[in-house]
Amino acid sequence: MNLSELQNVLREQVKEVAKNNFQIEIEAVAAEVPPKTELGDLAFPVAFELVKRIKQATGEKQNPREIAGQLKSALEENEMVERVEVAGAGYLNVFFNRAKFLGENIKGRGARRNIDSENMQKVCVEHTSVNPNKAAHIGHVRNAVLGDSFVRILRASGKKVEIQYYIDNTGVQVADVAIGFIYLEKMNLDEIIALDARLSAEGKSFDYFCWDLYTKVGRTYETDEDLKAKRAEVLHLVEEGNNPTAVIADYISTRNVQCIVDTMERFGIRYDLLPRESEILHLHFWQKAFDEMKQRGVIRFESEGKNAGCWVMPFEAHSGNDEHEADKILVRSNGTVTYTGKDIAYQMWKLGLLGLDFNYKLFHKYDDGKAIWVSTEKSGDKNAPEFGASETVYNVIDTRQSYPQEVVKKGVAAIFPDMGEAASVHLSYEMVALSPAAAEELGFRISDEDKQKSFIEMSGRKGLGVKADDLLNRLEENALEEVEKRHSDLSSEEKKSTAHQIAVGALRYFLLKFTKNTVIVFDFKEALSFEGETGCFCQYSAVRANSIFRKLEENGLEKAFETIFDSPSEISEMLSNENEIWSLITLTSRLPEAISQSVAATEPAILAKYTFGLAKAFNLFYHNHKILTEENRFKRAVLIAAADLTRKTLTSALETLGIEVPERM
RNA sequence: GCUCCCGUAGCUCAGCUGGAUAGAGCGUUCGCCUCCUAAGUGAAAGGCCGCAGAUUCGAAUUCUGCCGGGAGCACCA
Repeated sequence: MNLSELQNVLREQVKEVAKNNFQIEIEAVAAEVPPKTELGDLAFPVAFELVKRIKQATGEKQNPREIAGQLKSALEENEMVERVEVAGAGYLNVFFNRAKFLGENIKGRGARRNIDSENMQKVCVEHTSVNPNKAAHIGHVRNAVLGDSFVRILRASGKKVEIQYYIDNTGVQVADVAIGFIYLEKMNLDEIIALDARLSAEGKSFDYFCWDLYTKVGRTYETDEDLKAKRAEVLHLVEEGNNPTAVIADYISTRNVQCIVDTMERFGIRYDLLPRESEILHLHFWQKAFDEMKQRGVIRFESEGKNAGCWVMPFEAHSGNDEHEADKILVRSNGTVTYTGKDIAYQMWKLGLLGLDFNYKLFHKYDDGKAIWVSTEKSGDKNAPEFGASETVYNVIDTRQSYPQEVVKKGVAAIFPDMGEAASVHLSYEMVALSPAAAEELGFRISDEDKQKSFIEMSGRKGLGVKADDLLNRLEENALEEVEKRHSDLSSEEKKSTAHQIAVGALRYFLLKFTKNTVIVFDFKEALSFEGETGCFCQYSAVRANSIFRKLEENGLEKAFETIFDSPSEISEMLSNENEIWSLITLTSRLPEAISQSVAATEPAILAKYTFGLAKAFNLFYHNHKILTEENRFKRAVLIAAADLTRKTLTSALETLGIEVPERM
């Protein structure tokens, strides 16, 4: 029996006693963790609730402590429960039988539930969404790390997950870089390809070149009206396809996606499918969605008013005088579809509601053979797996897109009331901004006005941002320096891979410790730190825990387990005086709870905080107890078991955050 | 103007569907390596939880109003 099962059993018992003794039905019995181990392992504030309900029913005011006292004995019947105390104003505090609980945890350890992958429902997480016209910056990495960690969290909670990175390969951003190549660099496709080859020969990357070119185009637009005038024309050509400009744009976007996928792979972030906007257009996804909407009568054609000539989706305005104020235009008066319209069609496809599919071809194979597929207009690969048709779709998109996302969600739900709004989840998060100091450190001149601000938004257009690869390189260099200092005996390959694991851990944890709707004001010192609340701290705890087992004699772990199972009374007595060891053991049992809370709140930071807390608790334990030299055999067994539970739990929690545990560090 | 988010220690942030003495990291000061890795660890100092009201046994948490900061409200993409 694990913690959550035990918790549920006790909840039911509380519910039943409340019903029998007081004729009160409590739908959801709240359970909480007492603030200190001394106060118990689980607390039910149920007496307060009962007092309230009794007062409502009879007008009598009861004492919560007395009520709690009447519930106490029923819970004590459970064999996992050592005793129950009434504490504070009327808390019902449950103390577990420590030896039994430890035994159950050891047994349950490593026992993975057999998951029936055939019948598992599939969910989709779409993240990253970097425009394929430049290198990814740290803000994009926040998106991808949030998305990727959430994927891992969903998988840990038993879901099958499909990961998509939507490629806007026909938008203005790609068109702008195409304009840069064609009109500023005066290059044709062959020359671009040659440049690309030259760059990689020099160890430079195409996405970095595009980063600078994109900035240059943006700057030139400010003074060169002629160039700016090319935009509409180029964009149109790119959207249309089958022309030399579109071929150049396709080369640009494909190469940038390759670079971005490589960058993300360094962070341990992978994808299953890259659906591209060009296919949404050319395979007429919109037309199909449009027909469906017309048929179902959820959109209407406006013949007069300010939206005359447009197809709109009616929305209730939050308030206000004009009832059409919030209507969302999906088709413009010139007949073209808006971004929101395309998004609704794509969302319909993700949920299996469109009745059309992409064709697929192989895009890339990771080192271990795992494939990324990409959508294609032409006949696809017959061996491609099935994509789309997910039960729930999580879109990881920054909070500024909340309104359009709301429109997509409500729009799809309006077309398919059966599916409902719950199927579309906007996993929204705040941006990563730069402190004025960080922007200056990057070599940007900051206006006096901006200097007054607490943060400056990053801008791909201005080229203002910390590039993902640059930051990771810097972290790896710093980590390598530390590894050299500590473990000069390791081979250079081992040192490098350790430094890489530490660097990734540092950055992922840094991005995950903030809750989603907190603006991260990027600060180099903080992001580059390996001390305090960092990924490195968590990794270090796990590494130290593992090193105990390298030195433990063979069979040491098994012997410890035997001792625990064979001598429950001695173990219980010993543990009853060891609150600190005991609290570490109970903390390890709460990982599934942290994961399900993260899912419910779509908030990976909850798991990150849990992981840090566990690492901290282990460090305290490690500091206060000498495991290998402990002479009391019962205590030694418990110390070994606790350390083992911790390293397993910590490793698993970190893996769910996308952070590896190095061999040594 | 309307909508959403934020305001908690010097700084950066946690604080779950209301609960026990409001926490962490950084920074500051003073300690701890004969001992499983000091990327560690102990202690001290540091708080009208933006302000005012309401709800109740109980509010940092819920509601209302206000103040301050940010973002979003296009036939752009």
